[in-house]
Amino acid sequence: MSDTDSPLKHGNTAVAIADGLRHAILHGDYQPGERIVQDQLASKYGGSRIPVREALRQLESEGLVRLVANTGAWVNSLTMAECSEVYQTRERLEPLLLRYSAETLTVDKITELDSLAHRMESSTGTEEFLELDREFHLSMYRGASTSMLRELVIRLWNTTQPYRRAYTQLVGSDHRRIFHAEHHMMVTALRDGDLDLAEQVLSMHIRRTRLHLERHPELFDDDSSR
Amino acid sequence: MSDTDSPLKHGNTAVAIADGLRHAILHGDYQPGERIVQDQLASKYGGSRIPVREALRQLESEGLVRLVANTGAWVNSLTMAECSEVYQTRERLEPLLLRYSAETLTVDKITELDSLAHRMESSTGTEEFLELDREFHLSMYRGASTSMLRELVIRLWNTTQPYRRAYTQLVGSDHRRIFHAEHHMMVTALRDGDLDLAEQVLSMHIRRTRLHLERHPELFDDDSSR
DNA sequence: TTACACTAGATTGCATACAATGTCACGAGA
DNA sequence: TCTCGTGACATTGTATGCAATCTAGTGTAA
Repeated sequence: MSDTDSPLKHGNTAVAIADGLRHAILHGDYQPGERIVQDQLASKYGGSRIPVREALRQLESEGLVRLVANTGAWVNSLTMAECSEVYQTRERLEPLLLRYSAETLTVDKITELDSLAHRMESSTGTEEFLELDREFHLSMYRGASTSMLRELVIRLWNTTQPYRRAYTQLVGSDHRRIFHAEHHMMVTALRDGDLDLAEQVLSMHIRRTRLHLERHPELFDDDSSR
Repeated sequence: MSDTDSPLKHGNTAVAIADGLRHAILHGDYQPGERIVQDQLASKYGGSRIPVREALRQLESEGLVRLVANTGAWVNSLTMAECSEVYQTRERLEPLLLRYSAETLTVDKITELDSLAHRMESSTGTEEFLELDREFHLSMYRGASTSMLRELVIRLWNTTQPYRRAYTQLVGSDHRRIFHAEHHMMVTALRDGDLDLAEQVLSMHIRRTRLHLERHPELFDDDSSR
């Protein structure tokens, strides 16, 4: 959306469409299960359907879009079991990624994390909360010299984003309090240089969120609808 | 695999090309770093470049191909650090996947695993060894009712396949002996229903292989070549 | 009413053609 | 010799047009 609408050099249309559509899906402009029509996307981006189709293939591989031959494309939706699976995967991977990035976390960066955690506590709207939560986690990982793991974790965040949004809107203040406490515990552990503790808290944090999500099957697709 | 060479109905060209190219890369028909020309692939599959481009986008997302706009496509190659990263990721994910699939591992399936482990011990050629090793692991996971995790693990196997091939050709018999012993330990743990032990052995097994790979930097791309 | 065939319209899949870009060899000038 | 254009060629990027397929609606018969 808010693209700078750059000159868009020859050879970047498919990437631009993929980026734009990904952003739109994550922002909630499309709902899970919503149909995506190639022609509409093409005219939206002022191109033909060729780069649109390439972008859709890419987003399919990322798990954001579901393609059916000769039939169409839909924003992917998850069952509760699938969402739970993503969270269990995150439980195992994010601590590893944190380990990769920890050595690059300077005092300044940890202070920024602390500031994010505090801003999140005083945040009001759902979108602001989601944005700050994502930024808190991803900025922890930003220094990691990994080539694939960070991108992989971001994909896991992306595919579950709509459910995090729906869940955030109905979560009570008790859970929120623990949620914030865990963030502060991670900051403290990182400040103390206690990486093992930071890993454990991070894993618990994701696990607890998963267990709460699993109490809300109404947020998810029914298994039978496939 | 074993394509039935079906009539290739309208709407499946891109998928067929992606499958074929993936298989060719994994089989070693292309080397890491080798150039992929769209026109050549198109005529090989009897189509135009349009579905070829879609297939390349997909394989790029899978980490098998590297695309540069206006310039071309190459079979992706890994540095040692990147390969090591994939193995560390597998160390964390495969035990989880095994946990998912363990409850579907019947006595019959465990016997098949045992048979695979024995056939691997008496295997001679590199390709046979690679094939059996892959089949041993993936058949452990086959019963998992996961929607994403198994595909993810397969991607991790795929991106590192050429390096496993190169490594296999120069590994000594000592390491091979431990390698087989670990496989047998996993079979035994599964037979005993000791899932915790099976997870631990699996994690160690991957870890040990990683540490051995890291002793052979000559197998990998130089960092500077990017 | 229900099940089924059939048609019209919408949408996707892909081959062709041309435009944009990159590559590489060659030659001129320093 | 080295550096920097310069042009021809190879290759990639995408708009267009048409074929294949699916969907929804209608009508017919059981």
